[in-house]
Amino acid sequence: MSLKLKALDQNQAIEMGKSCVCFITRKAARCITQFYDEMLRPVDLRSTQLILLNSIRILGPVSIKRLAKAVVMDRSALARNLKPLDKQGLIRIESGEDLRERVVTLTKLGLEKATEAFPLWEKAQAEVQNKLGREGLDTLFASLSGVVSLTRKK
Amino acid sequence: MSLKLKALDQNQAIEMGKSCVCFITRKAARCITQFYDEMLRPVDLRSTQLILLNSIRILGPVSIKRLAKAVVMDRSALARNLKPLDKQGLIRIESGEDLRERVVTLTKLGLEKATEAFPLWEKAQAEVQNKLGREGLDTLFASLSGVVSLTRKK
DNA sequence: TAAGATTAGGGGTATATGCCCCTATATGTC
DNA sequence: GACATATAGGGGCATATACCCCTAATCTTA
Repeated sequence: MSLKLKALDQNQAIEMGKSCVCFITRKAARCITQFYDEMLRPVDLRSTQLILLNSIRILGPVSIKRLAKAVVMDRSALARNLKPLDKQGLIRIESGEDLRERVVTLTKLGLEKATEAFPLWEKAQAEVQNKLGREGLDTLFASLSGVVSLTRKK
Repeated sequence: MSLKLKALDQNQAIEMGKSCVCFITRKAARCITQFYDEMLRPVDLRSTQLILLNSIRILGPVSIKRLAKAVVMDRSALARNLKPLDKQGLIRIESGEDLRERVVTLTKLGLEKATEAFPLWEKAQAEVQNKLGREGLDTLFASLSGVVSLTRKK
C-alpha cells in the first residue's frame, strides 16, 4: 500500500459491525450450533456430527468427494470430521473399486445413533420454528440458500 | 435407550437434511466466510480477524469478557482468536486496573490494517448486496438476528 | 477483617474448517 | 503400451470454536 489512506473512522467501523453479512452469519451459526448441540447432548453427538451421519444415511455408500460436495464442505475438512465418527464405530471408511476413492457407509451403530438423535433434533427444530414462525423459517431458508448459491462455484 | 425405536428411515433423513436450520446456517457461514476471506486475501486477514479488529476499534480498550459478549462468542475461544492478532502486533493485550481483567486495544499497525481492509470489505459486501438485493439483505439480517436472539441467554 | 461467593481469564481437550502441496491411481492420446 | 493429464485423498499448517476445571482477584457479609 503506497497510498496514504485516511484511517478507518468510528462511523465506518460501526457500519461494518452492523451490516457485515459475514459477521451476522457466523454469529448466527455459532448460536444455533450451540443450541442444537445442547439438545443433542443426551446422545453424545454434536450437530455437525448428526448432519454428517444423516447425509451418509441418505447418500448410502458415498465417496469423500461426493459427500463433501453434498454438504458444501472442503474435502479435507470433511475427511477429518469423519474421523471421530469412524473411531466411535458410527461409520465405516473403505477403499472403493476405484482405488483412489474412499467409500463411506453408515454402520448399524451409526444408524442406531441417528435414530436416537432424531427426536431430539425434531424438538430443537420445533423450538426454532416456534420462535421464528413458519414464515420466518421460510425466508431464513430462502436467504441462506441465496448466500450459499451466491458463492458456489460450479 | 431401553426403548426399541424404529430406525430412521430415508424420508426422515431427507427431511432433516432439507430443513435443518443448523445445517443451512453453518453451510451459509462456511460459504460466506470463504467469500470474504478471498476478498481479504490481499491484506492477509481472515474475515474473522477483521471482524475482531473492527470490534476492538469500536469498543476501544475493552476487556475480553465485554468483547466476547459483543461479538457473541465464547470467552476462551475469543481469547485464543486474539493470539494471532497479538502476535502480528495488530492489537495489544494488557492488564487492566482490575487485575483480573485483560484489556485489549488496537495498535497503530492494527488500525492501518483495518484501514487497508475496509475497501476490500466494502467490495465483498457490495457484491453480496448486489446478488441478494437490498430487501434480501434486510430479511436475511432480520432472520439471523432472530436466530441469535433466540438462543441468547441473559 | 476473615471467610465465602462471585468474577475474569488461562489451559487442557476435542472438534470444525480451509488452503496448499504431495502421492497414488485412473484416463486419454499417440 | 508409454507418457501426459486429470482426479481422489492424505498430511502439514493455521485458525476458529466450545466446554470444563482451575487459579487469582475482587466483592460481600457476618
